[in-house]
Amino acid sequence: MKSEPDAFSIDDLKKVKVEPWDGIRNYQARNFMRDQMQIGDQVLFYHSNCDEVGIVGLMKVSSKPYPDPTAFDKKSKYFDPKSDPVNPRWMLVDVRFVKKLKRTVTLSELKQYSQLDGMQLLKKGNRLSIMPVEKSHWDFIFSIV
DNA sequence: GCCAACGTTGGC
DNA sequence: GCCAACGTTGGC
Repeated sequence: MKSEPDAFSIDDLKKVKVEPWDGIRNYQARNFMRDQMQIGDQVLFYHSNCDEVGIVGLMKVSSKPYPDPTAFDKKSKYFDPKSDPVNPRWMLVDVRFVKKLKRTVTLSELKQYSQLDGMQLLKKGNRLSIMPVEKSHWDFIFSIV
């Protein structure tokens, strides 16, 4: 799961411990939260759009999917008048801090490993902020960190 | 700040 | 249903 550290970083998550992953307004990303994630699933935290782009931490899914409250909040920048509380358009999960990695595994480093060929994060033009990680890729990342 | 890639919107 | 226009993402 990606976040811009200026908006919400791994250090912010460490402080608050649990965070609703709100503001996702992309259907594919929503579908992963709504249809795939289970409580306890482990998640990589990725910093995007910053000086040191890459994987910075580990967290866990800590809630079932539920409607994103910011979609109903007129004062929120994520307000979506098309999301109806009776039939909510946007769903999210809570995530819980597990740990910060000893070092950032940068995007440029990730691109150098043939073991990670085909990883969705590394595909050209990838703009998804939430995506699945294959077990082999996951295991490799933790073998080098 | 630039720009490629992608998603969404809306006219037809 | 097509597609141009537009907005956003995100690396560099």
